[in-house]
Amino acid sequence: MSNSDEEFRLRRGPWTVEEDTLLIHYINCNGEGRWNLLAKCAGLKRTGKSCRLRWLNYLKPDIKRGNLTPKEQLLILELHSKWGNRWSKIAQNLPGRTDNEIKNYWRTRVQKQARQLNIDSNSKKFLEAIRCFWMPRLLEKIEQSSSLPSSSSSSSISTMEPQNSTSPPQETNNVPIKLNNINPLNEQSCPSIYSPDLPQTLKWQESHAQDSPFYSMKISQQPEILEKSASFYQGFAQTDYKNSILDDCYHVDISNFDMEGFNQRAMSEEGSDEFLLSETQIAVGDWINDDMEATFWNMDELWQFKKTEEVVEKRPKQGILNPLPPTFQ
DNA sequence: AATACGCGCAACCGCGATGCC
DNA sequence: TGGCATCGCGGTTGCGCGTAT
Repeated sequence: MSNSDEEFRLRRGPWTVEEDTLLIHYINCNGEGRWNLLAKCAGLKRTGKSCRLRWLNYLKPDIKRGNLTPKEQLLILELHSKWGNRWSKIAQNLPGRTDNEIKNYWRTRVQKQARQLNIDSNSKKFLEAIRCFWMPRLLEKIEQSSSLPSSSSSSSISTMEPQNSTSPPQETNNVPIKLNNINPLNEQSCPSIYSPDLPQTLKWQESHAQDSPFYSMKISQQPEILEKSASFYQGFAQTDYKNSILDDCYHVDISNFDMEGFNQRAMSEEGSDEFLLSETQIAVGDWINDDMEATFWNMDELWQFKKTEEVVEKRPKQGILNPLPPTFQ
C-alpha cells in the first residue's frame, strides 16, 4: 500500500487520545453538526458518523460515567416497560446517560437475567418477573440510601458511581420526569401505593392477580408474608415516598406508580400453596446475587421462601385458583 | 503459567427519516 | 419531485479485561 493510500484510508476501531483531542478542540471552536465536514476539517481520518458517535457517547462534557444508580436502573426498567426499545427516548429521561449505555445495560444485565430464567425477555412473563422481583428491590435500595444522612447517602451513591476524574461533577436535580401509571400487563391498574386501605388493595389483588402468570394462590394463606408486605408498603406511604426518595434525584410523579400490585403479588406468590420454588425461582436468586450492584434480593429471603414452601407443602391444599403455566411448573 | 471463557462496553452497521438543492 | 447528504436510531460486533480451569 502506498503512502497516499495510507493517508486517505479511513481509520476504524478504538479512538486514540490524539483523535479525541482533535475532535473536542474542533467542536469547542466550531460546534457540532455537519459531521462529515467536521471530520475533514478537524483532520480526522474518520467518518462523520464515527465522529458523531464518539462525541455523543463518550466525549460530550455532560456524559455521566460509572455504574447506573438504583434510581436510574428503576427508571430504565419502568420506562422500558412503557416504551420498549426506544433507547434514545429513555435516555432523554436519564440526564448524562446515553442511549448506547442504556441499551448495553439492558442487553448485558437485564436480558442476561431473562436468559438465566429461560424466559423470553420480551415476554409478559419476564416483565412480570422484573416487576415482582427486581423493581421492589431497587425501591428498597433507593429507600435505604435515602434514609441515610444526606452526606452518607450521597457518598453511598457515589461509591456505586465512580465519577470519571476528567468529567465535571454531574447535576441530576430538577429533571422533569413523570412516571405515570404504567401497567402493561393488566389494563386495569393496581391501587396506588399511597392507598392506606391495604385490605382493599388485597381484595384488588385477589380479583386481578390471576392475570399474572405467577399467580396461583390464596393470599390469606400466608399471614406472616402479608404482614411483611403490609408493613413494607405502609412504610412507603408513611415516608412520603413521592417527595423523599426518587424526587431527590429526579422530579418523579409517582402518585400512580404501580408498585403495590406487583409487590404484593410477589410477596404473596412466595407464600403460595401452588407456587413451588422452581428452577426458575432459583435462577432468580442467581440473578439477584449475580453482582453487587445488581443485588436487590438476598439469599436469606430466598431461603425463607424455600422454607415457607417446605412448610406449605406439608399442609393440605386450600384451593387452586389458577394452574401455573407450563414453564413455571 | 497458560489457556479458555464470559462479560461489559465502545464502536460499527444498516436503514429509515429529514432536509436541502 | 427526485436525488443526494446528513442525521439519528436500534441492532450487532468485536476487543479488552477479569476470572476460571
